[in-house]
Amino acid sequence: MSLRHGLLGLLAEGPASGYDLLKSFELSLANVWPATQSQLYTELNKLAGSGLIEVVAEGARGRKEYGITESGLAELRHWMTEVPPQQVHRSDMLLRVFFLSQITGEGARSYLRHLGEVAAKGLEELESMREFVDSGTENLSVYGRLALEYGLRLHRTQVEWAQWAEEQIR
Amino acid sequence: MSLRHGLLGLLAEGPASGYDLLKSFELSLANVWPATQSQLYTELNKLAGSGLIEVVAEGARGRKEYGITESGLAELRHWMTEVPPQQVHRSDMLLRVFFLSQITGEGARSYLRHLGEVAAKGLEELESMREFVDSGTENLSVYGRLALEYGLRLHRTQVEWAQWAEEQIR
DNA sequence: AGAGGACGTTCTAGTTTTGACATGTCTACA
DNA sequence: TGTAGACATGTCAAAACTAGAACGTCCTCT
Repeated sequence: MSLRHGLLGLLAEGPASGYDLLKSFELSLANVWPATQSQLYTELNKLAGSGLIEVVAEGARGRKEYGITESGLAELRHWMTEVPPQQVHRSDMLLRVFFLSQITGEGARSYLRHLGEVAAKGLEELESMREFVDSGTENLSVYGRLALEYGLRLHRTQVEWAQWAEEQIR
Repeated sequence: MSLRHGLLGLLAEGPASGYDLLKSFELSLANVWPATQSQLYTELNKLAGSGLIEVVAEGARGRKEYGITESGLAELRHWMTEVPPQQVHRSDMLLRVFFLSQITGEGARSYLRHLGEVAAKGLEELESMREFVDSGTENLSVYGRLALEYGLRLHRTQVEWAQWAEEQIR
């Protein structure tokens, strides 16, 4: 449901082709709203069909550049301000925690240790991303930084929790 | 993909009917892996079809009690130990943060404030859940507590982040 | 006795997501 | 000149998820 709003949000910052948008989804939005190529092109056609975006230029290799329309902007703002964000998130990582009694204590500790390590690695990646963003000429919006900071804090929390949880199983 | 493992995990703790399992999903697993009733019954039939679970008793009102089979247990353990947990989680809440520049500064602050409030409310609920669990005769497994603690820490992180983020927009 | 509510399952119709296949163009460089 | 690799879009089948209707049974309370 929110893929369409992701596209609208990106197009609100300027015209882009499906290919460009795919890049954005793979880079900046990868950790927030992953999307596949087929899904993206399908959605672009739907959005164009309902007049929320329109082709503003055509380039080489069949490239179609889309721009957001007035009604697209209206829809985006409506979604931003009126639609309540989803509260619940599925997490197979946590689901496994519920069933940890099904494997041995050592298996459980090993699982939690692994979760901590993965989170620590993710944390490092985000930190290097922040360094890049801070130092670079490329300027991510203020708001992108907010999201990045959320990721940093979330990962730190997970690292600490995993360590704590592993200690609990003794 | 993990609904099946959620069901296997619950059935590993003892036989239950679809109705019972639905209750478990609504109560303990609601924050980790929400599932609807239709999805659940469909999956139970599929699981029975592939021999991972079986009907162990039939009760009144067409009640069918399922039990996990040996191959079901094997599948559960395989999933627990061999299948890497999913890293990325979609979050329309964070997606909106990326596009906050599309609304006014006051709108953005109000959105972040709202996120903080919602998280604070969720935190309270989890805290009362913990009290209930700690004091009650009902004993949630050690592992359920670990998951609960994760929720608590996550919510606290989100409350703090939302406050910090709101201050950033000045 | 009757009614409301909990118990219990099945089915349908739609949307979203995944993963893969198919197809073609342009550019740089060996 | 040829070819690898980036650019660029389209389509399809299957799985997962959502939302709700439909149906019938058993128990408890008035």
